[in-house]
Amino acid sequence: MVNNKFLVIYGDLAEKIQSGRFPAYSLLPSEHELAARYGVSRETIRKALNMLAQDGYIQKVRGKGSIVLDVARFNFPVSGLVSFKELAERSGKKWKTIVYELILQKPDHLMKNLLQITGNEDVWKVVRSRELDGERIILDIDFIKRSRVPTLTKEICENSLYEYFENDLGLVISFAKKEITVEEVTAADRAYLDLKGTDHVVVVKNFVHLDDATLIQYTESRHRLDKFRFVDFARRQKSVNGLLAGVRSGK
Amino acid sequence: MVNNKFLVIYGDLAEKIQSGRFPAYSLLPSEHELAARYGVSRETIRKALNMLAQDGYIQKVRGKGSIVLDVARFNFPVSGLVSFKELAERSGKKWKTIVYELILQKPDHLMKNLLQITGNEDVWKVVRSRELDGERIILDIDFIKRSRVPTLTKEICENSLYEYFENDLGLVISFAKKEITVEEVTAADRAYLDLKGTDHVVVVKNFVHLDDATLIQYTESRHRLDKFRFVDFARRQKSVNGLLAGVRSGK
DNA sequence: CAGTGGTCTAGACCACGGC
DNA sequence: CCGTGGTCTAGACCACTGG
Repeated sequence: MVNNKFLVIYGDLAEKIQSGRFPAYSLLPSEHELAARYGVSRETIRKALNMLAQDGYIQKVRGKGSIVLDVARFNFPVSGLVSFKELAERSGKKWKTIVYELILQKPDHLMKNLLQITGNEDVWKVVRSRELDGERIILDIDFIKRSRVPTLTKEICENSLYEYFENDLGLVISFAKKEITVEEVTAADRAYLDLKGTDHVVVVKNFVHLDDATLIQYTESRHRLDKFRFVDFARRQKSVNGLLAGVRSGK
Repeated sequence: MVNNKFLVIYGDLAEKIQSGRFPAYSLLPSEHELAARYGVSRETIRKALNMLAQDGYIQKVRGKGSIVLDVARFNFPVSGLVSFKELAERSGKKWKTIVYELILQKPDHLMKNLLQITGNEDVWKVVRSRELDGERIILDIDFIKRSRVPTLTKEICENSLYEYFENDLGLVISFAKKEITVEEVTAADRAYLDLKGTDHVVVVKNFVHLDDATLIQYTESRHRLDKFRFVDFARRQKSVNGLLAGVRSGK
């Protein structure tokens, strides 16, 4: 059960936009109107509307109203923090995960630095390839702090680490810093991916944090070039850059 | 002059975090404390804090407080909607833009579709390469609606289109949908980029909209593989996927 | 001018963390 | 238990759009 009114309203409006009950380029009812309709205060409506704007459903225009954006045309932005299993199932295609390596090891210097380990903590290393429609197109190399994840099995790695973290261990994955670059293929790429002759892969480096801000996992996702796609909805910062100008130049 | 209290507070706190006056992994003063200190209501503080959380400066933990994140380690996320000029100048390197083509043309069928043109409107086509440290590493191909941008010169294209749109034409760029993929190089890439032998480029397709939600520009940015880097700060969606489950499966 | 969204307030109650 | 952040309210004033 969801208790938060603004989340319910967000979901309701998002559904109505996606289903076309609020057509693209039309105006949403005004905030006052929505507040009356849902029986909540205007600030609660505004919270839901701001989330919709953030996620690319609407564009708010002062003095005018909230314009419904063409979600279909936007082709469903899938950035954010989503597991391969969630993505694959959303696509409706056949998927499989193959586990090549699952070991507990002492982190080397580089890995201690990346995972911010100071003591003698061990680290899980997991190497998996992701198969979609019969082709191994992604190679995932995970390093996970043992202090947060005491046990790990092949079965878990074949299903979904995030699902295990969240549902079984009660961990709450909260945010990640990700970096996308392109690198030359390694021996591991050649061994565990169906490369089709290309000599580069897209590399997504992911630092995953829990809701208490601690780092739990570093992941390197290596994608075959022709199968990589990243879609994002970006808003332009207004005066923030100006506000921070002194920080970059000064001190 | 910025009148918004929450923006001033956001900027002030962001500066204090970046300069280390609020050290990483420490707790910010509580919301009540900050409200008293800045002489504003708690909701105003919360607005600023939520923006800081969104941008990766802090992590809010219920019952505990707001944890300052390690911004230096996060290496300054530069996603969002930023012009090449803004990015280049931030990096401190020598940059130059070379204009190869600047023409007004009738859009073909594909372009009319991409730019959502229904009538007989003409479209600016601009082809430019971006040079950083003496190498042409990005090829930008822009298509711009003439109805929004009546005049365009080589000088403007050599400087910054966004700057011209915003400062001279009074347009407000608001959001974009972007898509990142990898494609094989074209003849134009070979002609206008210093490719160094690679046969693929990273392609960033950008649909840029104004604050009234109208589309103004479609841009294809083609990056040399070894110079492409995209950094993002992503938060995990909570129950939103659950709320929308019915949309994807049913009706 | 009326209607819209943007900002801000002072207060309330709740859920959670840690002592 | 107290202090934290999370949600919500009813109202206020402002800035902007449009007729």
